[in-house]
Amino acid sequence: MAKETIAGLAKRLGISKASVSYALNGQSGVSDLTRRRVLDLAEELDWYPSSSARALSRSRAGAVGMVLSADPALIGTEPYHMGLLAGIEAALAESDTALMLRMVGNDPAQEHAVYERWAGERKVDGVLVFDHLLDDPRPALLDRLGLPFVLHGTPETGAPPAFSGTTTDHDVDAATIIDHLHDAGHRRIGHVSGPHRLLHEKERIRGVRERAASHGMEVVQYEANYALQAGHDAAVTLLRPSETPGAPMTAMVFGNDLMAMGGLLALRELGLRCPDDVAIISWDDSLHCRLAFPAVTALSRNPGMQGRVAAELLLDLLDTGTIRTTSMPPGELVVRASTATV
Amino acid sequence: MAKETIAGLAKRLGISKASVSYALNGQSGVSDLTRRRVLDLAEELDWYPSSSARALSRSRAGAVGMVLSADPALIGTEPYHMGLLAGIEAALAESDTALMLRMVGNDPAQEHAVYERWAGERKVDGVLVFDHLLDDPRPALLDRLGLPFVLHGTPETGAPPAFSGTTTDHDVDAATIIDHLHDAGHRRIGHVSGPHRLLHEKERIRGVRERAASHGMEVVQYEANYALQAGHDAAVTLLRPSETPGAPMTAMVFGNDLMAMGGLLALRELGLRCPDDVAIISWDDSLHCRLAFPAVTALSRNPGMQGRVAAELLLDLLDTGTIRTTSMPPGELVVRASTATV
DNA sequence: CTGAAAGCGCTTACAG
DNA sequence: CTGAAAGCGCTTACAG
Repeated sequence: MAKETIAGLAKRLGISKASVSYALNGQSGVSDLTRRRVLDLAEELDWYPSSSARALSRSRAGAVGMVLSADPALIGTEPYHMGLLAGIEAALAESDTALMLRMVGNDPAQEHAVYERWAGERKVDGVLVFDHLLDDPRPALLDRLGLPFVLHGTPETGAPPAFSGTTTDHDVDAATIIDHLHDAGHRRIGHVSGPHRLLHEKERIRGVRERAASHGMEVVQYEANYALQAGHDAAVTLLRPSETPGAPMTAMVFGNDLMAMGGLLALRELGLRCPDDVAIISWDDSLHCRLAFPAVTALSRNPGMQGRVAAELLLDLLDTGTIRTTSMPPGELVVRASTATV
Repeated sequence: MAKETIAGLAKRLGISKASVSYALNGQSGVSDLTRRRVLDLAEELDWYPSSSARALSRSRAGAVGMVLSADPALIGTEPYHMGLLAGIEAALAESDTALMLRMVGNDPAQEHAVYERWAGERKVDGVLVFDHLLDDPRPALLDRLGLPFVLHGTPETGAPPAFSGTTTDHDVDAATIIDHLHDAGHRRIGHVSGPHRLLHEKERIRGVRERAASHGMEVVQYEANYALQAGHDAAVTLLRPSETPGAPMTAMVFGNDLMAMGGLLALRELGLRCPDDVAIISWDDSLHCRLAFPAVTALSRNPGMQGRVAAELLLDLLDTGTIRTTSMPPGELVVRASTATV
């Protein structure tokens, strides 16, 4: 059986290609009867219009892109990004939009190169971008390329947004975490963040510092990179007695689940008990936190929902050109054994 | 700046579109000088040929598809599939082939519908398919749709293969696991497998049974579904004294890492110690196994490499039409505390 | 080695 | 409401 085309259907039905096209796309210009006959025949033949022909004539790829940049060895260990991906995919599937996925290393140049390529080839109609950086070059790059985008995790400014994105109130999340530790009696804590070039880490750090100060708590900041090993090393460094003159540190906040796991391993090595000697809390929840021993208290941020919202912003931008910003609900603290009061 | 096209480049250079096309695609039919001028101009303008125009005229989408079917709630918790995905993506990127990703629930009909759609729209040139089922309907479906595919994890038959795929010798893997447990002194063990409708589980079960028999060991089989809870329930069931008349079961083999984690949780609830009372071993390695307490002995199968090989088989099939089968190297046992001899 | 032309399979003004 | 025709931006025989 040769591949059917719209011309073939038209011939079979004795009508023009235009009528078939109008009927398929739900546009006016065909009688109800004709439309029915077209749809019935397409159904019967299991026929769908060619996506590339459609893309070419519509100047629309029908796909959006997402590049996941991470250490290749770590890919798949980051539950937060996988949750995002699942949410994004679900929203896109509902709108018949395909998802083009690329994974690159941590080098920003690779990510930029993918955008240039996609824009040049008109392979995708828009992209989803993650983790707003300080002086992030990507918005300007994407504007220059004419590639619509949504930036997941962008700062809330008073002004009307320059591009679409999702925002999170990190002060609220920081308060949730710090208040919980304060209530449990902690007065001197460590905060192991992700890289400071990430805007949201800057905001979290400020939120933690200010909330802690309001309680009269002391915070030691430590910059790390979200890897398990980094969390481990941070804990070893911060908990070495020589590093903490004065009162001992009794709790540690980790910027993600993997670092929290690393911190937990470090405690074991150091012969410290959790939560008795040091309590641990993670800024991301995941199965790792649930399965750890002791299970780790974590801020649950619902990545699936966040991905869905980001995807919907992008679809809306592509359909209507509307630039807007949606704020994410605050995270919910899942209290587990790692911060139990003794 | 209006979007450049191949006609624009031709005009600027005072040559025909055909020459530009030949030059870009590395085909003969242009002088070296002309080719250079074309490539230089494209580079200077940051210009790439339109993927949809190319797809239409070549009748090739330049993309392959992959549908991940899993419980939406579990997506992202399955490290094995994420590792596969990373390996696949790496191989495809090297061949300038895009990856179209879809996630659907566990209902096979949804997966089939995606294939029908992709084939009808000629949206992808081929697909990667996972987990060969008993009486798997997918090979016949894909053949009917004319959609080339590679089936990752297909049985090794003596005959020339009917389709491309990767094979694994589950007998060897089973022997690795069983020998390890035998060496550690276990004589009566539980084997918690994934669903029996998966061909590779059938093969693993047979492999375990036969190897254990050769050592005079006793095996109790239990069918589960790869979820954490299922592993938990399996352990509770198998370790309840009433279930194991006679000698107690001293070790359990779990079909994946999540079930092994569930098993570990169950042991804690039952007041049993690991490895002292019951040893645990997982057929997949992952960060979960490494972080568990005690850390769980696991068979490492290198999913990234497997994904890469599967993708290369598909690319080869698309380029040359070669149907072939590659066998995966046996897994390597990573021995950890969960099977330490006391 | 180069150019003019047809073709890939749709969509969409434009006449009727 | 319907049909003939141009156009989307490439690729590829076919002449020269």
